[in-house]
Amino acid sequence: MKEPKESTIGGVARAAGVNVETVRYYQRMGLVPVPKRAYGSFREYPPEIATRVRFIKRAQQLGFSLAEVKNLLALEDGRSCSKAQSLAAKKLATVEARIVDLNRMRRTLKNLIAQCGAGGGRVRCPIIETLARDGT
Amino acid sequence: MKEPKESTIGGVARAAGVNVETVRYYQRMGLVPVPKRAYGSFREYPPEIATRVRFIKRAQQLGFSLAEVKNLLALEDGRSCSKAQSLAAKKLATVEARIVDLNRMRRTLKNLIAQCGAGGGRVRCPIIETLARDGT
DNA sequence: CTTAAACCCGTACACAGGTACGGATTCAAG
DNA sequence: CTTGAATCCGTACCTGTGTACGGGTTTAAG
Repeated sequence: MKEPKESTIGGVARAAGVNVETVRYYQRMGLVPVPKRAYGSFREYPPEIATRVRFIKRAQQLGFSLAEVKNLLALEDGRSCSKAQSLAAKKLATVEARIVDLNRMRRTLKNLIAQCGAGGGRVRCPIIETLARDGT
Repeated sequence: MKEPKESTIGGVARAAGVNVETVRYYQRMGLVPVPKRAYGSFREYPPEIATRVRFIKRAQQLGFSLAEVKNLLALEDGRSCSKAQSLAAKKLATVEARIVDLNRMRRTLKNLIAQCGAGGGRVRCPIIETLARDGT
């Protein structure tokens, strides 16, 4: 058996593309639930857990810390909807700010690449000036 | 004197909104140059250094590690332009991928917020399913 | 039934990115 | 000239995010 079992922690790790230890770490951090284990046997992981781990990695790549991800996950059950809403609104603002920044960086990089191609020689890269403008 | 001096490390830190120790850390990491000190006196920091520190923080917020920032900074002097060009192209690709991801998250958050407002009560937040789709 | 591979669990180690500390020097306000 | 704040420098410590290890248990292939 090459893929031992889907419903084990190893299956979750494989499905989510992370280390088993990482899943266990997320459990310790309270980011993913720890299924009960039937007497003297392995824990059974339902597929949502792999989904959740994938979500965590994805959110991380977008620049969210695990603490923030935890908040994001708290939106999952729509209890206290107004709280969830304001949390989501705050996230939305930071996401949009990041998009703006990344678009600026994107433009800058494109310019740089174009100059490199055109200038034929040494280029004075404008990336720092461009990005350091209006400093947050 | 409330703002002791612009050209000191403290001035740089204030101007860039970071801790003095952070500036010194960046110096150790080779991200920021260390000005020579005139005999038995403080180092004099030209304004570009604050600019550079701001750039570093900005790039970090966009999800770049200090190691990546170092590469980005290496683009500054246009020496070895073709190398800089390919480096910039690689950065451009990751930046664009991040923009795509963030836009997806943005849409998701907007939907969530709208549902919160409309649903009147409990909402089953779709954020996890949406983001965990096509798993990278 | 044997045996390698997974799991379980606790604890230790690792690396990035800072932050804090302490003693010596230097600056600048009074 | 005194004195408090800032700089300088080395070193130690802290947090976040994992990874590795080791000894015991469970599973499943042969």
